[in-house]
Amino acid sequence: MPMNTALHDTRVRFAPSPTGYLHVGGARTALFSWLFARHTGGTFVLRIEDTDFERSSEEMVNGILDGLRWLGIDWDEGPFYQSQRLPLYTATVHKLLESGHAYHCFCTREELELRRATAAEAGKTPRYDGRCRTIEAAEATQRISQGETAAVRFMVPRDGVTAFDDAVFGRMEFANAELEDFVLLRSDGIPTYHLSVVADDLDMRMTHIIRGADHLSNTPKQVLQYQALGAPLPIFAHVPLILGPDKTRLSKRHGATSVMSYKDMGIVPEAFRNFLALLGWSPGELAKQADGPDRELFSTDELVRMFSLDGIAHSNAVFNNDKLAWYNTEYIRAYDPARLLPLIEEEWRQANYKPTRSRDEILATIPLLQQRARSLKDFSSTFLAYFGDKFEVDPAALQKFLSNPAVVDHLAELGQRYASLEVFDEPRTEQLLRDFAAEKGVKAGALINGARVLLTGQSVAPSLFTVMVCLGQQRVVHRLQAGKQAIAL
RNA sequence: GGCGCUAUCGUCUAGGGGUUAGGACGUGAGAUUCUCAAUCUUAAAACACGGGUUCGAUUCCCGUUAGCGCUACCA
Repeated sequence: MPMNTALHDTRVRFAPSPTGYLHVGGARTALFSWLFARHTGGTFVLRIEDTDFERSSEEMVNGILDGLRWLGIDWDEGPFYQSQRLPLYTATVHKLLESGHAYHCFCTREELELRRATAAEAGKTPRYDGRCRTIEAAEATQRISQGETAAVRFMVPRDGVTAFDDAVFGRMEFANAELEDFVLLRSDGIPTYHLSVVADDLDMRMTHIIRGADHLSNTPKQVLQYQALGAPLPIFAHVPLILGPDKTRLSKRHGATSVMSYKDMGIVPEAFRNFLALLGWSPGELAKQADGPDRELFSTDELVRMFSLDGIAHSNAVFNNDKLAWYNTEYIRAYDPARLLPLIEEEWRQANYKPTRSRDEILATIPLLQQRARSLKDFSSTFLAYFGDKFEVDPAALQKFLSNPAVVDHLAELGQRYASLEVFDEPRTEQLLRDFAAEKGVKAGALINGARVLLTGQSVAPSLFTVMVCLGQQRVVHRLQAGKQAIAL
């Protein structure tokens, strides 16, 4: 029976294992959990599941925390570390031992492995046979006191079914006969996941367990423990997995899977969050607009307001980089320049670049560039000509628009004319160029395209005369005139 | 192998016993001409298959197929 909690009393957690960085699947689980907690006005807890000492590390924990912070996911309690809560798990095991729901198992890893292999060869399902069940508690205690090591296993009923209601998949039933007597406590006294997750979720009074669907088949093992402990069940909500383009589970093979690598690619956090939120979840009718297309762009507040467990999809979703890129352009373009600037500055720090223009000039320049930026990376690469005088010229652009020496000469001369222009604004710079083109008998477009390359280093840019005004008279004159030597080199 | 989950355009999805099956990304075509990676217009593109139930199934049920997950003293 699910707990009967008022919605505002919800307690949910994100419980990553620090055996790797924060990957996109984990990030989405965290997002959904966080969205649910915020939507219900409940509590969001962060718990680090570091009971696999071999593979866990402090560094990974920090990476995960950084990833969450970058995404704007904050937590109300924690981070708690399972490695520091060992007494809770042994206490839980003792309860289970005492109530006869668990027993000591003296089988060694080698023995188990051998039996598994034999069973597999015989075409049988490899499953622990429960042979240590019959060892009396007194005998077990004695053997342990004599120095034998033992693991503790849960005693799964031989028959019957274990059932629970999943908030996304509905009623789930598993035959107990399919389950083996799984290990709760390893022979070194360290709990397995199955034990620590139940002990902690109980101790931390979790009301909803939102996690990846890869845990669906494990859930009956946990339900059995809740029942053995006489505890009410939390509500489980399993979230389908994220797949790569080849429809296999997303992994390193598919390229970037770490959340922070998306930051490094110049993705802005809001874009990533919006994208992730709509991967495997849909606001359904809430996205409908009376006229026009369904909405796809949502602020965090809107996401929080609309989020619900029953909008979660039942099937796996393929991670779509193109759509992410689209979100990124939409968000970059919608930013207030003052809010975008710190992100750009961070990008410059990473690239070890220092702009030479003033903050005000830069702020005035950003709106021109936002429309065309695909990532924050553009601001530290193709857009550099707008922020200082050190920039590279795209060879393809050079080839396309400046391969004719006459054009280069004209542009140098045009630079001189601009030097003596009294009022350097858009209409006047354009008028001057068009008059000049007519005078020389060349097409204005040829000069415009050439000038664009000289001024910005690119063949693609905002309207040329807007760029000129943005750059300022001095720079325009200088770059147009410098073209001749630069190209000759 | 066993158990479980899933199946709507290439991808993310809406929908739901009677619909021209809606939107988004991407793709194609056109427009604009000062470039396009911007903008506008426009096109193509889906209910996996087979049985039921029903007057009628893409929708409900069963099966098949396919994909994914679990099947550790990992989490």
